[in-house]
Amino acid sequence: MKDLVSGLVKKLREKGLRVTEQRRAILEALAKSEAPKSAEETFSALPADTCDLVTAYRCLEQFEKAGIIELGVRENGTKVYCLGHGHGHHHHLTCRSCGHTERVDLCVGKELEKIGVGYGFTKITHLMEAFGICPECR
Amino acid sequence: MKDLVSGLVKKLREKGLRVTEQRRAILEALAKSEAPKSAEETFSALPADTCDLVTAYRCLEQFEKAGIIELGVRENGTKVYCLGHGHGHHHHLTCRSCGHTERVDLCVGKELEKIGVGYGFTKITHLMEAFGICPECR
DNA sequence: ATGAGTGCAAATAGTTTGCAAGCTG
DNA sequence: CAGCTTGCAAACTATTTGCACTCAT
Repeated sequence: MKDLVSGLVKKLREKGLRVTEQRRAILEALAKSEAPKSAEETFSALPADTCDLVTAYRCLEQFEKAGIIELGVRENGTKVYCLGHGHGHHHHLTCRSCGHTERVDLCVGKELEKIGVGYGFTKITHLMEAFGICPECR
Repeated sequence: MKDLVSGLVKKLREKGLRVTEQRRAILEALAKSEAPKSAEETFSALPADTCDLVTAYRCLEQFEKAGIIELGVRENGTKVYCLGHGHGHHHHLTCRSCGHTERVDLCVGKELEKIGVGYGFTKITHLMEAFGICPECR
């Protein structure tokens, strides 16, 4: 896990972003969490007074733009972020009731890319999230 | 198109929802539009003074819960709605710059369902949206 | 006639922005 | 020491809620 964070920190530097205590803490919070987290959730997962909520928003946005973390969306539209966990791109299946999350390795990026190129689109990205009710919440 | 709307109206009745001038107008607006629309966009596509913006929000939410229209999400988290167009479930590729939309028939619903059931999840739904830059906006 | 649906006003939630001060490279 | 980052306050946007009135069934 430590290695995971230092790898991310290195990526920060490569992208010309500065490494601060706050940013490191945010990356650590994401690294510890299995499930993708919204900005607010990431913020509350931080040790008290690590940084301001606004900083969490700003850092997450920057990390995402720099390709260091991935962006997802909840069923209700809130943005969530997660690491690729070194296993690269993946998706999630989230319980609508308790928020429990399972990882889903199914991905259609390649297919979408092909279709998109067919329409003349470039810089294609995608969002995919699955939702359901988990066994415990039945 | 006329048929499309009357079919939807029938569905409304089946679900025990009442048919009003406003609701019909909202369904017509969606039927006319190729691309998925947010509540605000749907509202502005309506003839002037058809209804209040709040009503658009409320109707769209109800329609979605009743399974009459489908819910999607933009890259920035805003919710968008669209009809199944009688062709059932489908997805979209949206230009980040101009909003132009192409329909994508690729779908992973079945696969996700299988994976979800494997984890013991029920009532599985999914969101999938692709984004890119369209030929005109290059 | 009864309760679903609507409009208006006001409240919220989540997120973004402006600016002065602080810290990284 | 230049300029990226941060904190605080305030602004904003998209969406939701309360309530009295209206209309579809």
